[in-house]
Amino acid sequence: MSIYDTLNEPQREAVFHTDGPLLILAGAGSGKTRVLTHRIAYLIEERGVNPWNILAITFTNKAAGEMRQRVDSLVGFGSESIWVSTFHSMCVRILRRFIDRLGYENRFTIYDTDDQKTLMKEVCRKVDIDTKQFKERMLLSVISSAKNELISPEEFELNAGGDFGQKKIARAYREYEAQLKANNALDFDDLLVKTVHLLSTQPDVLENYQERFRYIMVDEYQDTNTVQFKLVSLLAGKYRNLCVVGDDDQSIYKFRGANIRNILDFEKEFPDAEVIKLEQNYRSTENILNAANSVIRNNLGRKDKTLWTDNGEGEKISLRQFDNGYEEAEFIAEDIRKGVREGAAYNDNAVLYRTNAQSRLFEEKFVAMNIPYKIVGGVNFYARREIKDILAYLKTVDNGQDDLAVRRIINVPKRGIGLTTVNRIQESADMRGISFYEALTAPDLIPGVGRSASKLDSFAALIEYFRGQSEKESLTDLLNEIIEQTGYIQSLEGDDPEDTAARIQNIDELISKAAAYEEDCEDRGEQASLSGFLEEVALVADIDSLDEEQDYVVLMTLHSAKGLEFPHVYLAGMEDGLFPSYMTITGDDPEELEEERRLCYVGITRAEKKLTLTSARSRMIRGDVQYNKLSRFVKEIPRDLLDMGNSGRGAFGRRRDSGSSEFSDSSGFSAGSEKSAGSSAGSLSYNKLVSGRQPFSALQKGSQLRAEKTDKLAYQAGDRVRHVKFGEGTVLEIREGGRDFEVTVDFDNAGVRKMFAMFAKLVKIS
DNA sequence: AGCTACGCTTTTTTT
DNA sequence: AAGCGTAGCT
Repeated sequence: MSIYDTLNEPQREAVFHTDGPLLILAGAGSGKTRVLTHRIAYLIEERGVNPWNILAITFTNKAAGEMRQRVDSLVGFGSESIWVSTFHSMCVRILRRFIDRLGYENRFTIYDTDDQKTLMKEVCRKVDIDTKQFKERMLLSVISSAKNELISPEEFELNAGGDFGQKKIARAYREYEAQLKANNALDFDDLLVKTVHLLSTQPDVLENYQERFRYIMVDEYQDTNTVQFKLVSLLAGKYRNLCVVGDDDQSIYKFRGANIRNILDFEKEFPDAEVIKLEQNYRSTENILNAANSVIRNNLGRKDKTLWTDNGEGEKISLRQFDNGYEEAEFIAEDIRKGVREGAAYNDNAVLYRTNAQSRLFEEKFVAMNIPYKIVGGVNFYARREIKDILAYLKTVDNGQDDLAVRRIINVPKRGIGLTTVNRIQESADMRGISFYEALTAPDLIPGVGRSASKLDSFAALIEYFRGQSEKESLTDLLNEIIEQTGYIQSLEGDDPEDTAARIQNIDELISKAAAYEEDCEDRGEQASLSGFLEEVALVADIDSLDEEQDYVVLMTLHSAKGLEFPHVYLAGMEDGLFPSYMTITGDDPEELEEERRLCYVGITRAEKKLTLTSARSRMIRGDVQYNKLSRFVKEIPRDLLDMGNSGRGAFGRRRDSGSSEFSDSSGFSAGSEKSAGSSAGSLSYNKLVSGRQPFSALQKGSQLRAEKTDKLAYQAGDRVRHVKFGEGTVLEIREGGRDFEVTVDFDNAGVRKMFAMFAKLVKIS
């Protein structure tokens, strides 16, 4: 009896095939993570491979953490010396050590999308590009694609030939690279490109890593791009023990350079590669799987796979259509609440959508109905203004070379240093070939600053003071001091009192993240450093913060949902024009529609037990109302797999009456519309939406649902209670919340959980 | 010289 | 619905 007995035949084959190239085609839910973790365990335990020699590359930090944990519990020791990381963090680690060989300083900074855009704006000014004609975003995306294909600015210029536009872009590309270098900064793509560059020009470095990584595994291989492929090929070039896992049906990142060909070309690059297919799905019911299969079948040019399960038929897939997005959100919120009442946990549910903008309606409804939720994605935490401001201070203190960071904060909070002065400093810095910060420390040498000189002096003094402090005190102390000394909070209050509270909260969160980082370093016996923290912060994805232990409904885009699973999945906004998106329908590239279809496939296969599809006939998009038909993807699902609600007609036909009976709790919505321009109570009618726009703020502020709160509970702290799903437990605490009692219960089998009394339906026992 | 109010474009997805 | 750039104001 061994841990490998629990695997099925192909899984075991994949685990035992340790030497030489291996391609695992793993369908959704076919247990690929199990295979990878068992494979690592097998390498260590049975083949005596030193954990030190194993590299596993995952898509997100979260996945990396989970994999390490699971290997840990299988092997029990040594897993900490396995390299489990994302492509990007692996590259950062390598570059921190060796990038000086490429003429960069090892303490480079990493630019996020925002920084890139700011820099590109600069570039366009410099090389005289009209940003009306060539949008920064467009330039950046062209450059990004070039980088992903390992095309240098020089090559790009050659390829441009006589094409005026292309030549202009080439010019921008070259200047952009020069500026990055001048700022000692790398963008996301550079992390990969520079690493490949490093490995292909420095034989000793390559040798070093080839020796170290004798066994390499790559997860989500279908989403790798050309640079990543090159990188992996280089690393595995010597021992050729490369195992990649992927599913061509789940390739959804073409827009950022992912190349399905990497899967197909794998057998070309490694002709002796073994190919193993995992086709048994352990996650979903038959109905869900059949729906997924019948959708994906419409794609041409895919590797043939037949996913099957013996999980049983399961429930039908629910399809519900609504007149507008508000009703859709209301239904989902009500449905989740109903499920929780019947014993489900909030975190059994996930709401998935195509675009981040859709999250708002759900958020409002969930707040109003007191449903705990977590939105993944949207504006990245680290992209928020206040966070970027504070981080810019840290960057400036750490390394004055990052001109963008310095320019960002030189007048935040306001110090009376305006644009003209900033431009003069920059000009002078450019002329003298020094950094912005360096220039501003000697204002007398800059022509024209005259009166601002004293302000610059005091700004430089402030930064120097922080630098002194950063030597002496901890990161968190430094953060607090920066906030204190600059009066940042006060300036927020002056700016927009409306969301000051939220911003302060974010800053507090940043401080606790810094504290966590320091603790982490201490645990590992490393020295906590400012640059270490900045680096960690630069590479976190939103999904990394998702915590399965917490009981909340998760809301996110379909892209973010890849790799996750939930008992009950809601796919919202199943409308042509939204999903598949308008661009792909009208565009003439059938490949793009296929990518959307794969996205749909990913969404469907996230569901374990129950799948609910919803759509709205009209929807507010960027200010005005749009009318959409039911998504073509829904029509690709056989009708006998669908349950279309008690209104029989509807789903495929014309629209139903507005409102719906089974969830006619006219709650939040009517409260909101009463406040709006004289609309009648009750659910918003179809016509109403057409004639006027829905006053968003009124809805938000006026629609707080008054849930009937019981004034007394039948139990108190210390009592034994029973929950439908979690079983028996002891009440730890009862807190009087705004709308309901918040009860904390220590369940014998389900651990400590916080819940609202109204939904928990706890029964006192004994 | 710096700040503020108004009008104009915009994202589909992200490490 | 919100962020950015421009022009006009202090």
